[in-house]
Amino acid sequence: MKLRLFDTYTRSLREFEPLRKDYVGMYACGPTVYDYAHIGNLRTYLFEDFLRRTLEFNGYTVKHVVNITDVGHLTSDADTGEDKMEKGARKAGKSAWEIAEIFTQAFKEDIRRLNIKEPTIWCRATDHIQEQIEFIKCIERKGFTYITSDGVYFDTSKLPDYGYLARLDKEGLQAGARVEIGEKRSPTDFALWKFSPKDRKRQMEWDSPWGVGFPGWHIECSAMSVHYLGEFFDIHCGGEDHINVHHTNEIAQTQACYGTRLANFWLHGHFLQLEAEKMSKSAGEFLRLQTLIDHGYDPLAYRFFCMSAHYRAKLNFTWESLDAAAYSLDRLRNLVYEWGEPGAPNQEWVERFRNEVNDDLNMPRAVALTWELTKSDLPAAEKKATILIFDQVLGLGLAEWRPAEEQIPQEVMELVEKRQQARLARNWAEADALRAKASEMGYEIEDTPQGPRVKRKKVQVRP
RNA sequence: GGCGACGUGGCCAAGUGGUAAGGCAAGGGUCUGCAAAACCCUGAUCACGGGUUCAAAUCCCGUCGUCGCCUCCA
Repeated sequence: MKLRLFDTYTRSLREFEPLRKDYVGMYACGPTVYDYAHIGNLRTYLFEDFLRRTLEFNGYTVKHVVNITDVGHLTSDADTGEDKMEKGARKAGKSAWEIAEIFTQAFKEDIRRLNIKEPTIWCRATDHIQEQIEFIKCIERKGFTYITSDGVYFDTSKLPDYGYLARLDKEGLQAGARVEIGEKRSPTDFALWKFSPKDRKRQMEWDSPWGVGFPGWHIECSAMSVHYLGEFFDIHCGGEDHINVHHTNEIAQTQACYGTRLANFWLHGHFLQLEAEKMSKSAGEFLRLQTLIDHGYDPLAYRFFCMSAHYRAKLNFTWESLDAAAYSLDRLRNLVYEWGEPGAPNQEWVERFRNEVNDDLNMPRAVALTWELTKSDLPAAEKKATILIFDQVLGLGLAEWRPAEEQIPQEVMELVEKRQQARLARNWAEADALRAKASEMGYEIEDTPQGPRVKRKKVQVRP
């Protein structure tokens, strides 16, 4: 089956054809680095990783660009409120530049721990101010801007099909508007360049043809994606929350300047739900990947958990379901490890797998097929080689995984030895008491034909 | 208030017209001194009420419930 993807722009499943032979340009909206990423954010980057790996699985070379938003993202999409970076800096007592660096590194570490492939290009908004200014100048030349006392704005009324991506009902928006529009002519108009406040100096500000200030949030993605991928490229993706405002405005900017809708396919990952509610940063406390690790979970258990649902369905996070993912991943790893050295892969199974992932990245079915493979009658070497091919998309690092070689404390080893002696003497009561004691100390003793095996118990301390 | 999505076994979830994938948990079994691990087996008619159809979880209408965007969000 050829790759089919759900394109939000047309609201339909479309067969994927690259614009250039064997090459895919893909832009994924990255983090605003004013705080840590929570596991809901990370779900979206996992979806994008499955997308990229599936494209590569189909033989395409992917140029994957991810931005780092380190300026211009206000605490309100209504073009009011503070810049998130400056606010984060003030809260932390550090400079905005330091904040950006700290959270950029933290984000990259999360990505690495989840086995998400590094983008081909990371690009920071503050490294591309000039490109953004040029882009705004282009929009201005085409007559889509106006200037107010606080910035340069995009005039959405000049674009007849503004909001097509989101199927925005402009009338409805007018009626339901709950925000002050200030000097904006329409609630959907948005800032391209904001002027620095007159009474104080911002940490991040630049000269521009319109005055000292900083770029609006949406312009960075249009400017950088065009810069690295061209005026019309293959795929643009992000979280579902970006459909209404951010991606709608990116398209508006690009249509004004170049007459394109920026990307051929628009893909959106849906939200992780936490106890039936969206996980949000503003709620204060939120779950980070590090939180999961602190509770004894392997980060890849979270990756595996995210494969249990389709990317276009909400996924409900519970500790119980994370446990399920952790246990089953562990079982899968041991199975695959025990298959030994890989032989030649089975092409029929590889094609079945391709059919699943090519059907709009149906990871749940791809995983189900993986379990089916483990139960099949294929020789171990063939299963092993085949599952390692699957793992090019699954990204679980199955080829490298080894059972942990643990240092068992001397005192536990002594218990094991004493228990063996009791067992030889058929003193079962004594043997069971010793096993219980080891268990209290956090170690499990399992008897195998090769003798006793000692493992540390899983640590799981949940909130 | 406007727009949109969803409601499948204990939990997480596939499936969008032809009599319900998978994982975890649970119960039963094989193995074991007993366990553990492993392996085998077992269970849902798809929120509710109508309708369309030879046939519906899958299409239509209504009701209830939950959630998302419109306000920081991936």
